[in-house]
Amino acid sequence: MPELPEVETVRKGLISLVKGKTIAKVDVYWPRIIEFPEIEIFQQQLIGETIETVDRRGKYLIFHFTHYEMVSHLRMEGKYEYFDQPRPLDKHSHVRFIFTDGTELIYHDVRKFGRMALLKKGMAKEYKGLLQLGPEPIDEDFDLLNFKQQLKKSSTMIKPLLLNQKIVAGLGNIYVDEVLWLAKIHPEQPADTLSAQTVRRLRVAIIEVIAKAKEAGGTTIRTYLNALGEAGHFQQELHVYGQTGIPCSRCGTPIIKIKVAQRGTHLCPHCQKLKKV
DNA sequence: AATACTACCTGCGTGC
DNA sequence: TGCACGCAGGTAGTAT
Repeated sequence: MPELPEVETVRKGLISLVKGKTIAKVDVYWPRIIEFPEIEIFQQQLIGETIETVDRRGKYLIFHFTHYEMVSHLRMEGKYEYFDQPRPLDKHSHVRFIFTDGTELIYHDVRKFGRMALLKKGMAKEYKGLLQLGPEPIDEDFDLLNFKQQLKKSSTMIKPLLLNQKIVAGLGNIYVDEVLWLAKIHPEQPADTLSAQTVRRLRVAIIEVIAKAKEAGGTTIRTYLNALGEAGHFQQELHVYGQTGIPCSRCGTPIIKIKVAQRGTHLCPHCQKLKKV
């Protein structure tokens, strides 16, 4: 499900529901979800561990336990669900954390793309996926000069470049489309052809869209009872994503959908013109 | 080194 | 109804 705002909403849900709980047992039903260590070690090491807090970096969740840290990525459809008492598992429940008080946290993932990795305390920051992440899309971390330089170095289309997490962390298919609409940039515009002024506008758009979506609790596309982070309402503020055929809120031209780097891409053909350089 | 394509999975809607 | 196909909020591995 998640891009940065949704993962942040899940993080808050986890803090409010499972912070301070101690693990009694871990069940794993789809082994590939656990990247490392081996399943038995993963299960063994977590027994008796207490959840001290849950952090986020980009789209990754970082669970801080007493002696370990767990990096968790939800990829396309991963969800955490919390239950007060044991209940029958459905076919898409792949990992179950049972706490000493009888409550449980279930990792649910229809497409099984999500991953978890357990590392020793203090070692999560060495996890490969976290090492290659760009800055958080907030004013304090996201440096304009550096952003400009990175874009100048690449002739790749701006959309796939923003999706790769290395220049800035946390954007996915929904928010990239929204950001490019707000900044009036065509998704296929080569990064190194953006003017200094456009890059400045793009940076502000990224910060603004992510901040607003975080405030709204993310975008909810499918509703799932009990799933943490499914209460968002940013879908009411989308201008292009999923709005094919609907008039652009700025100019009235119908929003179109095209394919860019194999991803469905929404844009206003009037506001977002490809600029020849 | 940077870039593009594919694999990883399941379910749903569409068109024949 | 059945079936093939394309599509879905993402990333890692592989080939060029």
